[in-house]
Amino acid sequence: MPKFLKSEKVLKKSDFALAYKAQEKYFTKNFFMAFSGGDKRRIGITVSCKVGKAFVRNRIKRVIREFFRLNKELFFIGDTVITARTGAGLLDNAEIRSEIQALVQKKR
RNA sequence: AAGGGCUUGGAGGUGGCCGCUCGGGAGUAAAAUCCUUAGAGAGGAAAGUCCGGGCUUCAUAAGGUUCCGUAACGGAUAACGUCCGUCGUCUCGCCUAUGGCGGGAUAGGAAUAGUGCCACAGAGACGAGUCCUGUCCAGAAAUGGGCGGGGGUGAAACGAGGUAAACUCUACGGGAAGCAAGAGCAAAUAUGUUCCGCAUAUAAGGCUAAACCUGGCCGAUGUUUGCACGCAUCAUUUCCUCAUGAGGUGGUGCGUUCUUGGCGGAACGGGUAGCUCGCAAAGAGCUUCGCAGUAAUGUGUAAGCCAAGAUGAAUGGCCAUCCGACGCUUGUAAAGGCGUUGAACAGAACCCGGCUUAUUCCAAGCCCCGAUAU
RNA sequence: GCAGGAGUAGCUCAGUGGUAGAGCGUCACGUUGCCAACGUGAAAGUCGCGAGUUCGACCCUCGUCUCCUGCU
Repeated sequence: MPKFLKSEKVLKKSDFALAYKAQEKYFTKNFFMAFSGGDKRRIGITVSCKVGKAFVRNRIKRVIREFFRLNKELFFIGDTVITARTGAGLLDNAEIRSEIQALVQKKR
């Protein structure tokens, strides 16, 4: 039973900035992913208010967190930051999941 | 019945698997982490931030002039720009029609304090004047003046005109900031640069919170070294001059100026930006009933109900089934089968009372309309 | 959480309550062998939206939507 602990989240603003400065970035139509190294497998999610209203943003974050929890082995050790782009609010949950999967597999 | 208006309630149920936050237990210096059979976990608008409060802090918040807000009357309320009632005005419908009844709307003080504005049209827009006409007076006439009447224009035509969501006047009200309030702990860096001030109730500077003035208030509770000068005092056995003391000299203290340091402040620059409390069960709480009131609402030895608390931010995902809705379909019918779907608007962020805006479906009640459908 | 500002032609902006404007751009015509430049002319506006006040609203008032900015 995979858990999702607080230590697996990217929380500090400086860590987010570090990821954005790193060279490894991957794009799909509605998301992009930045990756910076580290000794832990952590994920951070960014959804700006341009994506949608608050309940839309919450849904996107929940779905991505759930996907991370169930598919941890797809992610590499280090800080992964996933940002939703403007169109992401229009997707339903299954579409978000498939697109995130495609995004993560691009890194391989 | 349809239609219109208003009010209230609900927002799928049950079960399974996985997960999140709080709470509980274990663990730890504190965390991390683990367990949790039982417990709690978004809204009517959580939204906009348009009003009003609670709460917290502030150098007490005074007077004046501006400024801002409110505006029929009465009531409710912790308070309000909210709510209730009554009156007035506007508007729609009906009728037994100069009126009555019903629905809807209403920022609804003052135009007899003063100022401004009133395009076009019109003779003329509040100053005055004269387009047509009657009559009187002056004049030879043209014409001029007085008084009265009229059509037309226009929202309004001389009438104490209209306009105050124009200035204004009147009455009443207005301390400010906001949980990023505020309290505690920890961490971090540079006693950095420039400038101003250093005292007996004051400076530099700041506050008095929309602005200005007056007044008031807050603001360092004081000092190291060195040099120079002045004053006081001590020593003079030891150095010098005169001689029972004075001067020089030396020590100590004080004062003044300057330098450095310190303290207070302004601007710039550098660093940190974590944790705990505030803050989570209970109060201006809600419902029912009784009583008071037309009502808003108040009230009670009455009865019952109530437990979210995150902080890169929890409240979720998948499945089954029941229920509801919709579609297709079998069937004469009753009744089935299959599929889709759980809706719209939308996510607590210190807490309440309102307002406004967004919005789907179901349920219940009340009012209006009164046979236009069957 | 608090505070402030903007919305007018495709773009950038003017606009005392009384007929909505300028520059750039667009289109047409002229000029040229053709283009640019130049000249002449034209089109293009629910003044973000909805109410109200007024005889009359881009302008005043209220509500609302969108965008932008600042504050420890």
